[in-house]
Amino acid sequence: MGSKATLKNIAGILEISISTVSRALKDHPDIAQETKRKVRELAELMDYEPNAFAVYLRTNESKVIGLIVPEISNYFYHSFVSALENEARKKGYTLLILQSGNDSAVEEANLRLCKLNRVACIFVALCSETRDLATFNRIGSSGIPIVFFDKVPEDNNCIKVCLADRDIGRLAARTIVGKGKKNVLAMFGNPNLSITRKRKQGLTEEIKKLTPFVNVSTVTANNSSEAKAILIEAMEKKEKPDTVFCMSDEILTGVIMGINKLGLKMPQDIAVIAISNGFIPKLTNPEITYIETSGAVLGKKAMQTFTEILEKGISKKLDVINSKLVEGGSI
Amino acid sequence: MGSKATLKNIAGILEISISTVSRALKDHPDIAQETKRKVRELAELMDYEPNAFAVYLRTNESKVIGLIVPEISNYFYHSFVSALENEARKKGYTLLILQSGNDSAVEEANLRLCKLNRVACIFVALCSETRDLATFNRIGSSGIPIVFFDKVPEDNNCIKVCLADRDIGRLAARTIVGKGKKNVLAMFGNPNLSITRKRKQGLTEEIKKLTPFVNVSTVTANNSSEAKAILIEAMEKKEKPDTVFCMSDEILTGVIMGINKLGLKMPQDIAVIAISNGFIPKLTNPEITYIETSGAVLGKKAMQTFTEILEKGISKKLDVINSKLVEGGSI
DNA sequence: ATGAAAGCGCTAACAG
DNA sequence: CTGTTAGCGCTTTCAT
Repeated sequence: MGSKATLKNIAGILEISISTVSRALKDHPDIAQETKRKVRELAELMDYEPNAFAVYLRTNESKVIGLIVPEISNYFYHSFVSALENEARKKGYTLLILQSGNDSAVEEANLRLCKLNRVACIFVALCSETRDLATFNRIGSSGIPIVFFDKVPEDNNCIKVCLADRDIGRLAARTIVGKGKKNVLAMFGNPNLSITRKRKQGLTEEIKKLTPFVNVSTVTANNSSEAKAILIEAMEKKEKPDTVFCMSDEILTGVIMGINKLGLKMPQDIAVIAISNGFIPKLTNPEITYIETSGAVLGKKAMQTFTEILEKGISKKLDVINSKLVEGGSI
Repeated sequence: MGSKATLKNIAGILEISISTVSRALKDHPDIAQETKRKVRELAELMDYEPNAFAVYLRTNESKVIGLIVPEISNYFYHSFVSALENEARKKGYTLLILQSGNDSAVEEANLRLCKLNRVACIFVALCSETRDLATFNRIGSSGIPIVFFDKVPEDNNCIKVCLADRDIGRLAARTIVGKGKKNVLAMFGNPNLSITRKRKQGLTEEIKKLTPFVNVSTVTANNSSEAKAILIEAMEKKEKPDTVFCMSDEILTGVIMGINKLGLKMPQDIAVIAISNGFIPKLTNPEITYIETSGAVLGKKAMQTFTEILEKGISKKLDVINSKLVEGGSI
């Protein structure tokens, strides 16, 4: 109670100088043990916490990391965030989490906010619709390092941490062909994203390479309900698919709803294979076979990259994480 | 490029005083149009952004709101966060999102962090294991308002925004009795939380009130896999339940996995009713009947409460949100 | 071993 | 209409 806990106040009460208090609290070797003890005791008593803003203003180094994602309620981002937060906490950083809700305008506002808060670094997973990277470049060149992850730009002149998307597509292809499937409906998200293009390329090219007898038709589903509708429509045709490939959890949820609506059995009526973080696949019967994309691993890697930037000052880098197949009974 | 954009710099280039620049940028009526124009142009050109930390240091008012939740990857919290963020953004606030991972120690560290960052307000959903509210009280009395939501303390001497948990329990009870069920396995989360106690009370008392012929056995499941195990074990007994009640999405996912594992059909083999935000219930066949708890509504309410605190300076308040039944085909 | 003083970037009261 | 000044809380150099 009473006056708030500041160095000045502590100094006033103890009748010593502000700098002595500051140094005592930092365990500076110059300060006498006795003084340190007194200062620390009073600081404790007064519940002293340094004013982060004043510290920043002085040191020009904020301990906040900006994180911009389209949507956090996504198991992939969630595990990414958890991992990143853990690593960040260890190093004394706080996460400023911002969601763009897949709106470029909001994304830009978030970027401004990061700049305004002079964050130490910004981690970004792009919105699907973002095409213009000008703002990112401007901020990047203004001194705040930007690390793109998952949904990264094509441009190689930046720092990226991402999954081996092409390999993931290939792994899916090999699984599908290995199970003797013939007619694949492959659902992808926003075609603007490199992540989409790479997964699609990996899948289609590998299948073509392995065998000429498997037919793949690729479609775009922008969200869960579109995926559901597309599946239902496809299953009503004569030439219906024997397998559905889902490039994300969002699409997978739509597909599950569609399958339930039609009362289909996996894998007899329709086989399913997805790229997922592993939570949704466990909810069906049989469980969905998926290629695991670990947000946790990516998050750790991203923080490592940030550390490297700090230490070595790189401005261009590409880190790639591998994935593995987890078998359920859906294919 | 070159020197960074500060008021001082702009003033230097234009050869006017810092305060004139500051006022021009704020569109202060005292300043000449011509001057304003010049200042604004240069500021634009230099990509000027005020230093948020300096502003805070001066005004003693940070535009950051702290948000502490056990886990954000929870559809309930997610929709809460989204709503809160939207409202906050409108008022120029940023969200500092912190997760406690159901660990009281981390929760306390997060609290400290909020204080360190001198946030304008802290929104908290308690960890299950948190028993000691001393730190909260200390911070609350240090001037930062704390608004508890969802997982709130029993104590009435604080600000709480929560669901009508007892009514939710009663609604579930009426639904179960209405469907003619006789033997209910009711699964609840951490018994320390008032949210758990109230839902349990509402359910059991209402059933007892309605009819003496329905048997309810309540159990505690601390997480998804415990819920799964409990269900499987219960279904192997002679006196097996005809209905499962799940007090949360986490428990519900475990129950779904258990049902799938045993190959049971809803509602014939087992009826299911849950309290949920509505995402998971849509993934099964038939869809799960649930009582909807809207995080979005709660989030909006929470922000309103904060506004009231700012304007009227209340320190004690209870807001309650109602819920409704959404029928799937699981009961 | 301790203190005095400057300054981070900004705002606002006061003075022309 | 514009400038001067003090100060938010802290770190750090330079004296002593």
